[in-house]
Amino acid sequence: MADRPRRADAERSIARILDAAVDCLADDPEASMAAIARRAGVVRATIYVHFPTREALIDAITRHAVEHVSAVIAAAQPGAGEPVAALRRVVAAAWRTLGRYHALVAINSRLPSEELHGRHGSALAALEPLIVRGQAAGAFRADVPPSWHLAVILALVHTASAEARAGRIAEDRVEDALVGAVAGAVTT
Amino acid sequence: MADRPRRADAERSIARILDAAVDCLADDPEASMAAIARRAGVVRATIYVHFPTREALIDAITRHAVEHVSAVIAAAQPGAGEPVAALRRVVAAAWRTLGRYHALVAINSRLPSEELHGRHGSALAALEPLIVRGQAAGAFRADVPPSWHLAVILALVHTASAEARAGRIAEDRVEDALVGAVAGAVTT
DNA sequence: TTGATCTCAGACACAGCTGTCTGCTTTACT
DNA sequence: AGTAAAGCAGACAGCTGTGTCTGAGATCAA
Repeated sequence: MADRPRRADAERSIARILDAAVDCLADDPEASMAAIARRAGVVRATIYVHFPTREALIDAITRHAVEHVSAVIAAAQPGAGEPVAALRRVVAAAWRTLGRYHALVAINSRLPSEELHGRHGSALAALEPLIVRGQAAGAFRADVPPSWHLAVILALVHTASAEARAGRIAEDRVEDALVGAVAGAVTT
Repeated sequence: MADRPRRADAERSIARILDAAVDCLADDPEASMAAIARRAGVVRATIYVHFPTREALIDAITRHAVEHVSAVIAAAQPGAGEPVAALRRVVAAAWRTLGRYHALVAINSRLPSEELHGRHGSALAALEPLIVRGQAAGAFRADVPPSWHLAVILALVHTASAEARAGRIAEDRVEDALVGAVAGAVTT
């Protein structure tokens, strides 16, 4: 990442490009490099200076997003306290952050499949111990694999993001609705 | 649809094209007309004989799918019996059918937004009375709009489809997992 | 069997996107 | 103030996909 020293304006450009890419791809997973460049206020060639291919760019934002979300999850201490309470706390904490990266899943989910599931896995992996713990404690359904619960949680977060984005649910109700749905879907 | 009388082989071609389109787009929402033609065992030009544009084709399969699913939902009698039991019954009935059309949502969800939500709406509309009924009876959460519950149900069905497709959950466990998750997510 | 309908095979123009390259100007570091 | 790094503008080739068209052959229907 920090290979060689970059000039300040280069650093700035990269940041703007990454930001624009996340925003553009949230609207349309097929957004072109031209569209991304336009939103970043940069010329298309500039993107190619920093990212050799489109794939490399998507790679970079995916990596960045996963790190970000993983950190947020870890900060919410999934290992502390009673499982259901911990789950509610962690989901609530992750919700706003994850919403921003909503589209990345759509992009990546149509890749060689497992290769990318591994990446999001690294974010979900931060959550898995909590799921296992909850199943062992009898708080979460144990007749399904942990991956099922993780998929359900991810799907519900995305649903919350989409519904809020579409204005079909009040902003101040989303977190409650999401946390409640997750808790209900996962518990026995 | 049945504008003018078509020859039997034309009817056959159309059916094969629609089938192939659903299958192809399930694998990749961006599947090309060439890919669809190939799977249909038909030459690309033949598709254009029956469907003027790619959009018209997607339109046709979407319409077809929505009708199909709506019929299945209606056949499961969402109006009969206790809300939670009715929901379990309806979701179980719709699950296999809906799974096949999994990808159509992905395609359509990136359209002018509300225009398409209206289409799936027509399938979900068959479900809405049940949701409202359950909320009034105190069985379902009433602090969120019915559209929230509908979105959650749709998302969970898609999750089930994806997890089953990826082999992360046993085929004979999916229905149970889905129905349980839906019931838990929606009830108070 | 005959005529209308349909499919096939293959070409075509057109558009959009990707990735590369050029020369020129602006901006940051020391 | 001078040098190196970065951005801009605009062009380019190559590929892929869409939609159209043709002419020849196969298939259905009356």
